[in-house]
Amino acid sequence: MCEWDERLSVIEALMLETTNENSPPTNSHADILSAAARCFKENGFSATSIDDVAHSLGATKGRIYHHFRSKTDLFFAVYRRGMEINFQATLPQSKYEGDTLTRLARMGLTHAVTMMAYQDFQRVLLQGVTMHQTGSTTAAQRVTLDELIEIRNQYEALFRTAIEAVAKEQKLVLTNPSVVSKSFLAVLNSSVFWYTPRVENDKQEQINLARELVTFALNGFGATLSADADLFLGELK
Amino acid sequence: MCEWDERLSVIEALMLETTNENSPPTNSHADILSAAARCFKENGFSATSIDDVAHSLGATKGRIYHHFRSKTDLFFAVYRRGMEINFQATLPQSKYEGDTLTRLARMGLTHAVTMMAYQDFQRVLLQGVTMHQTGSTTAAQRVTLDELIEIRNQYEALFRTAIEAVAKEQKLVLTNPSVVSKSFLAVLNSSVFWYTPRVENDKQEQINLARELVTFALNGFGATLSADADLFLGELK
DNA sequence: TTGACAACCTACTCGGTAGTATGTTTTTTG
DNA sequence: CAAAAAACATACTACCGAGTAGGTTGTCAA
Repeated sequence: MCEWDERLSVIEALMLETTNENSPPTNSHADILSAAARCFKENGFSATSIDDVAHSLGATKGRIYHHFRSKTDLFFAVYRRGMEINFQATLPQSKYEGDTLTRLARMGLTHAVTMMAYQDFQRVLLQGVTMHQTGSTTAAQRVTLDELIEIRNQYEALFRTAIEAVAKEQKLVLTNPSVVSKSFLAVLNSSVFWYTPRVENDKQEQINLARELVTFALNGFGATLSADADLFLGELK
Repeated sequence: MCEWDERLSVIEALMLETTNENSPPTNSHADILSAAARCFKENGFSATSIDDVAHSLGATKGRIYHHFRSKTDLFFAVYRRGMEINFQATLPQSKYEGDTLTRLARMGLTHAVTMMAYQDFQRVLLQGVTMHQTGSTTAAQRVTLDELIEIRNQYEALFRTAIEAVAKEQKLVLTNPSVVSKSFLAVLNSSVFWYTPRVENDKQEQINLARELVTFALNGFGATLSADADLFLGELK
């Protein structure tokens, strides 16, 4: 039994993960998450067996069930980790103190690059969304899933807020802010469906694509990529 | 055994489906497809059992295995049907003889509405795409799946062609036409992730949403919804 | 040195499910 | 109307995979 439940806000949990060094409940835990993410990405949740995950680690079931109560719990943990990755990347940009347009662009660029750099986890996030729309196991787990989706909604709200700030500043009329932010993220997220890295982690290619996606997404509601935002591309390494 | 393989082009197969009345190999066949689409949508491919589908029809396995060789075959048939629906809706608009912008807008609006009206099948199409990115059963079935994805690519090409025609006519520079068309469709397709009809088949609501999505998608690469295209909204019933 | 506990592995159970083999009923056809 | 074929249903098999129970190995603290 190694459960270290904490009922923190998303952001607090994130910061704890980032800064604190008490975090690793052994890194075997993290290894399992990565392996599981890879398996779930490749075969989907229900087509992935615990034995698959164990085998990809050169281990057996026992190792996994020692850390996670059930297959569903493992999936949720991967989902949570995926959201942590996203928050960790984007949250700092959402606090950028400058014009609203640059702030949004920085968020979008960061998010888009993260999408491509952590495909395994991002695909799991997608599966979580569709799983939420459907019937997903027991009532107890449904509560957990609702909580996870709520985290995702908070993440999306980050973008919606930033978009509305831009719209206000630039006097743009958003007939339907909800649809606009959904569309905005749909564009940035679309890479999971068609992007696979040519070589192992081609950072520059990802940055170029991110720029094009963000340009499209900004144009979508009448904004354009600022020069400042373009400078930010250099910072993305 | 009732297989009526025909190696026709997508369009020919579609037209045959549309116009010809020899089509129904009994409509029990179509009933199974609908039920399967509903089940696959609700639980995903591998979490759906053949018994589930049969039960939702008030029947048993026998009925399904009489029409389909395997569960995978059934899935592929649903996928194919989904693509037929899309082609049947959009293909006529792609032949619209008018300015290129209105043509693209008509295609987009039709596609967006179809997405919302046939959610079951559209979700299966999504699953097919992700299934294609991963390992999907035997080599024999992989051939079939490749073929199905090829049909999907043809469908996307319809939009890409229309987009490039607009760009050419309006002297817009598309830095990366492929990414633009991917983004364009990503916006129109996004509704599967968040739209569920309030009341049974609220046509007007779907039309309104479609209009907003198409507006966003057009703006994405520098175009705008034409007045002619807006008139077309009336034709969508 | 010895307990105690974490971190696994092994070997099992057992429910669910794809697929099949074989009936039974209805429809079509000659 | 008879025979054949289509359109199902029933009753299996065989296997896979989630979860468990209990054993084994290492580590660390007193």
